[in-house]
Amino acid sequence: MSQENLPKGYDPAAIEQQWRDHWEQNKTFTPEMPAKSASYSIVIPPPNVTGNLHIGHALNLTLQDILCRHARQQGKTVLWVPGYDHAGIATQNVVERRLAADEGKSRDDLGREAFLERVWRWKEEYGGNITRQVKAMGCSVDWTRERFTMDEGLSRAVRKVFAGLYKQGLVYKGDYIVNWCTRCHTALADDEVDHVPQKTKLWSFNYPLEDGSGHITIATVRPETILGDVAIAVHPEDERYQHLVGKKAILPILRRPIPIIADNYVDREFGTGAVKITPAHDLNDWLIGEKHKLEVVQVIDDAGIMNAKAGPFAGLPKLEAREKVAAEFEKLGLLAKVEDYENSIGLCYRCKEIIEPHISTQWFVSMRPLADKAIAAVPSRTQLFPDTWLKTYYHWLDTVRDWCVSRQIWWGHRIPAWTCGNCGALLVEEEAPQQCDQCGCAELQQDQDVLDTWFSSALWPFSTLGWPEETQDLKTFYPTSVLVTGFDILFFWVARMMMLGLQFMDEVPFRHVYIHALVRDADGRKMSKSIGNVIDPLEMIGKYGTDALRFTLTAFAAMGRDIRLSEERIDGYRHFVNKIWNASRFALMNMPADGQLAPLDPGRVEGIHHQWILHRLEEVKADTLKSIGSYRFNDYAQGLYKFIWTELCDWYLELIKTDMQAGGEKQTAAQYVLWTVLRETLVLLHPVMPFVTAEVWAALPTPDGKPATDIALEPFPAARPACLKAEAAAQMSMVQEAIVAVRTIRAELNIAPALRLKAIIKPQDDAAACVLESQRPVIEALARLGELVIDVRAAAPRLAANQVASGNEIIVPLEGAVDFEAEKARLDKELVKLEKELAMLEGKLANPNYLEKAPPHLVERDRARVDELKDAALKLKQVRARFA
RNA sequence: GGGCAGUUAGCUCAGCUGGUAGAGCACCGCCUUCACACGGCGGGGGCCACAGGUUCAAGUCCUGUACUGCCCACCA
Repeated sequence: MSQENLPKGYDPAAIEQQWRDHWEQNKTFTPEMPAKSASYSIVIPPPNVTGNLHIGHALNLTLQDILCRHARQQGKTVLWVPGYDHAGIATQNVVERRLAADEGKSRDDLGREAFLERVWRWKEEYGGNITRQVKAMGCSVDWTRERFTMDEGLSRAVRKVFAGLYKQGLVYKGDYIVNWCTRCHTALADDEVDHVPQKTKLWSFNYPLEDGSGHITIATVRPETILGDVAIAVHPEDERYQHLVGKKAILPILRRPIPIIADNYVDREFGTGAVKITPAHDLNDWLIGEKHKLEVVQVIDDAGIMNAKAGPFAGLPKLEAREKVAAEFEKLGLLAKVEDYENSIGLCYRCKEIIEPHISTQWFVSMRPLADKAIAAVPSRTQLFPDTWLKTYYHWLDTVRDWCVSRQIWWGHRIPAWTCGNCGALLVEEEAPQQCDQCGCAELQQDQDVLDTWFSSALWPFSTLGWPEETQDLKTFYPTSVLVTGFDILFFWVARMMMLGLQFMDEVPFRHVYIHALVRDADGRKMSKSIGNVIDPLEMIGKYGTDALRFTLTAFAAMGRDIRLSEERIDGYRHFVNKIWNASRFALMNMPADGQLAPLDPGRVEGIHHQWILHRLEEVKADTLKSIGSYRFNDYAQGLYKFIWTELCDWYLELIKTDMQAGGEKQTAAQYVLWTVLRETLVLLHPVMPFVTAEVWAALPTPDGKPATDIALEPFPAARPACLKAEAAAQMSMVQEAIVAVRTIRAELNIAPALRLKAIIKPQDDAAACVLESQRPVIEALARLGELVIDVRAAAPRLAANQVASGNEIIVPLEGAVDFEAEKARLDKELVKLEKELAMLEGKLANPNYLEKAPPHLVERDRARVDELKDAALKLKQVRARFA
């Protein structure tokens, strides 16, 4: 881009693509190794390979990118590792559905090998999708280190960890009642089950007692499981039933005698206080069954169909059986009552099928020892931001149950366990064993199951850095600096990374965890395809540009609070991008024609407007460091927004227009200061708005006249203490107030903006007069004056509009057809305002306790303000009197 | 049932260690002023959910109440 032909409106599309390509081709974000400076690293939360980028990713990626680009500016050796996740069930479902739709085949028709080949093929074809979307966001990841949870290195890490845990005694195989998805045909972890409320019925049935002495009534929402009942439980201290404990009841329909047992799990208040026990189909019943050594009778198979043990109902889907069993009870006259009832039901988080508790043999990871380590490491070694999540984190780890890690699907890391076909020995090894270590035979059969997707994700912070090899990356970048993630996967992922990182690296996986909000729609609802309120980041990028999207998300990313996003907001911040663009155009138009700036020491520049903006720049630099350093992203974005729009553009650019026209030294000084401020501001803004800043940066003259550098490699601007000039800043704001006073008078009295007014400023003292005088051309230009008198002894004309600003009296003589009534009203309004504040302050100062106990400087400040207000009020009253 | 947030201008939200409130959008008026109408200038608008308490002083700290949202939990 050359500086002559910057177009008037900013057009993101072409410019962004150019920079994406530039950064990727130049490997700009591949860190130099071995690292010559402190390291800073982040691993990307790997998006699903099947996935599309949603707005939550966009937020997540933007915040990480800000941190990485900022760390680079601070001279750190930065690595941001990109990658994606194989997403076991999700991906398998996608490919299965496609297979069914295109060829009418199931995965079983193909067989394991052929099906997996299809999944890989699918992944090659569509896996790049998510990568392209990450690239669109402008993420400064190192593409040369892109990883996939199923690639060879990571797969090896998975096997090594699994075998390692086994050898440490932390992995075991056992029968357990698990959450079973009858559609995905696999076990699910507790976390993978969504609970939703449902309206159903609560049936109460009578079970006759074996000795014919009556019946006992139980309540259930699942009559079909009655066929698997093995006991009835009551509370041990429940007088109603104590005499029945030890007796037997007859399970109707199947006419099986079942014992009545006592267990304090039973809630006496609920229903009849007697509960049927079906260990095969309910978690609690399973636990009670274990305790009381009850038989397990499974009546529903792994597809959700009643099996042979269900007697007359065999072959029916469970929901049909439910109705039929209830009807049968009614026919037998054993239905006590039916009520409407609401409870919650578990759904598969992938396919939304109802979860069926199901007994099967699964692999488990013992969580207790791992969880204890993860608890101990927080917050001393890993800090959470915001720390309101601490309790949640601890609570989950305190109550965590063993992790069921086996899944009965095909796509994923196959469990590295082998059973000997000869002696039945179980071998768990990192690499496939050649022969049984017990009997030496070679008939080894590998376990059919694969591991939970989250198992490989749990290793992500070290597996992506090359573990188990002792790579330079691992040494340099582990532990990572920060993990940026949404709270929705705090348990799924963060806690498990903590556990396995500590177990295998002896070190936490990250020093900080920044937990960001959820992005919701404008009405606070979760975005979902079914509601149709999804904001697609790619569509937004196309419409408004990536910088606008990123800035919007950042500006609303207040810690610990959800973001309500609407398209109008993104559009709003697009205006800001355009504003920056146009301010930059102005700057470029005003740079010296040859691009050679006369060097200047910013600390010694004359002119309070320059001193003021340089002073503010220093403050903004410090604020930026503080905001990003403490993860206050909204402060970071909004601080820059305010500085750029209201200070740099609305004031400073206007202030220097007279300098630019004046030529000579005034012009060269203005050029240099503008150039300095704009350049440094661009660097501050770059982490959140990489594209527009890169483009403008490249167009600006360079200090040495050489071709422009890449702003992505530019260090954070060093502090310039010599530019901190609070006094100049205060003087400047006095001048601004004088200008605003004239403008207010003009607007409120409906004086045409084009009319060159006469104004008289009566400064409060000689010092003020001197400052105002030095800014005469600026005041005349910005207040649009034809004539300006600055005089401490000035006498106001009889009829004049009047305003007091910073102790200076601003007088606009009213001539011609000016609305005197409007001026009177304006003065009254002004007076009311003054007197209100005065009353408040005087009340405060009348309080002896305040005078005695408040810090003296505050009392002083209030007294000074009272004097100022009194003075202003007096002046206004005098003017007001003339109108009366 | 337990836990955690939130309740500030019409809307969406800032307000960190206490000194009687800010932004963006929306709204009203004026303006095609030579970077920008994706703009400029000016303006209106809030007893900071409610009730107590601590304090010279509370949106800001403490207690309680009421709603809203989220997370966790085995009540059949």
